[in-house]
Amino acid sequence: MRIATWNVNSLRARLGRVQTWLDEAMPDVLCLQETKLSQNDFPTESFASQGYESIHVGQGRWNGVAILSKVGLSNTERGFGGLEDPTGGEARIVTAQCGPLNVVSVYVPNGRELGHEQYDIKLAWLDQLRTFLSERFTPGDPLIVTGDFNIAPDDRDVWSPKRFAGKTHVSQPERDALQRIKDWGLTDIVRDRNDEDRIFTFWDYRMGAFHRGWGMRIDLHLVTKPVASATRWSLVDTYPRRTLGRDDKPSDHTAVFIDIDTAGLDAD
DNA sequence: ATGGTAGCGCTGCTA
Repeated sequence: MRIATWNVNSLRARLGRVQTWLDEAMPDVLCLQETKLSQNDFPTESFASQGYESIHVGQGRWNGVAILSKVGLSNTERGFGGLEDPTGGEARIVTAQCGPLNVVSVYVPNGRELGHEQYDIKLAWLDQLRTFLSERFTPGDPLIVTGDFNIAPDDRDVWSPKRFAGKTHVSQPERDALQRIKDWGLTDIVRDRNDEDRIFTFWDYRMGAFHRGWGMRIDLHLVTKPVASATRWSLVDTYPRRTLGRDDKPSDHTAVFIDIDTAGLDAD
């Protein structure tokens, strides 16, 4: 079973590219972030024609997350449920059961700047994510929490730690909040299976950052132990970004996927 | 990196 995550930076702008990529990469589950679509504008039928059921939480202009699945879609939940949402209801988390796997697609708040009100909201949101996970799942469940975390877990995960000193995405409180989520029982599986530096998933559109290698690894697959044991292979798919020019309108993020052996997994 | 791009949508915000 292949599970992918991709911050597409507007599904309206990227729909054709996503559809093409689905046919090429053939994920069983795709988690999307930054659809930038309202709830009703999500192209449910067009994904259905490619064999995917879907669940979307959208608010229009910003944010928006979704889960697409070829292997069933049940127990869906939009947002934090009954828990207080530090963002006041932004479309940043959606949950579903896909075949033998529980899936959570997240788009963590950016934070803007250290000390900014949005930075505190980011930290609170991460703690609420941990609470949400602990209320619904156990570390023994087959669970993947995936998406754009807007945190580079380690200095290896930014192109220049020196230049990021004092910035968001690398600050200790953000990394600590991510670590608390991992300490509940999740592994950053792509890092676990790839020890090299610079396996980046995001490059700013500006200043030719992609071609200069100015990237970050902020799109993560966090998996419980049963899923980690079942993971056979992972890939940060830079192929579209390498082969597309500016006129082809690539996303500023790449897709990241893992293949797992589902024998022995049982979401219930 | 301190804003040179992109997206949304029509003015400036967000990333």
